[in-house]
Amino acid sequence: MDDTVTTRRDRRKAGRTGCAVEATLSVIGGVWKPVLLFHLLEGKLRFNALCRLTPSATPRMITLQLRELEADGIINRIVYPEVPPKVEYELTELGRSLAPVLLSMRDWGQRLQMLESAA
Amino acid sequence: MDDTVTTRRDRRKAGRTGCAVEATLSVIGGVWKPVLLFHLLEGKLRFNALCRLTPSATPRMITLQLRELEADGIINRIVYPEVPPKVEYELTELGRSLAPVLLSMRDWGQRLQMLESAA
DNA sequence: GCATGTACTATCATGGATGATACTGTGACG
DNA sequence: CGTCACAGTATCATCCATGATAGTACATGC
Repeated sequence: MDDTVTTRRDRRKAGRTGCAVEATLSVIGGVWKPVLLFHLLEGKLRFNALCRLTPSATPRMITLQLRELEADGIINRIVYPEVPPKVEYELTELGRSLAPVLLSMRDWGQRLQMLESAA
Repeated sequence: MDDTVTTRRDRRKAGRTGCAVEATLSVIGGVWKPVLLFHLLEGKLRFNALCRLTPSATPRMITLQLRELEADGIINRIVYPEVPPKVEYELTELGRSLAPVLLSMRDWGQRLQMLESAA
């Protein structure tokens, strides 16, 4: 029928479905990103603090996720040229605008957890 | 040091971080789930209709995601005992309660897309 | 009788995301 | 002098999610 572009993979790479939900997910869709962002909602945090708050993620993963978030303009990475090194992460304005999304996700998750424990 | 449970993997499987955001993500966190749910927000849909609305996902993936959503009580799967087979999917009440989450995600995604095209 | 549509399922293959572990350089602390 | 904390990197291994393809049963249409 069409011998040009047929694989679903191509379609995915070529054009998005146009769904804005997907756009959001492409930014906060990782496994750890929502958690990291959630912690950052309450203020600046240092790298090791984030590590301690997310004990099931490796530092490597946390670094990677933070870098992606930084590249997407969601967080700022502030390096203090001191020794020992000090790096703080904070939400940008764009990042803070995610608050409604994160909060509605938290609210729904809380209701779900309540339903689960009630059952 | 401690010979009980140390790996991050174990920690992840054992107990969640307690973050309600994670609970939400564990339900709608797949790649295709938000898109499928979004289409279903507008009403019942048949399997092939969902396939056509999500051309970059294979039927297999759509089946798997729908089954997971069904298992989580987000959607109902209605089988009409006819031939040719007819199956419809619709949101449950719990599924409909996800609307705020999905809508806030859509809103944020739209703003992001506008920012991107404006830049 | 062959193709088509429906709603899947089965099988195989792959690869990209993740995990575990070890290592870096510097200063401070004991 | 040894060790710790900080903020990561580097390397290797693995495995789970996904992709592609083909097949199922039945009925209708040509």
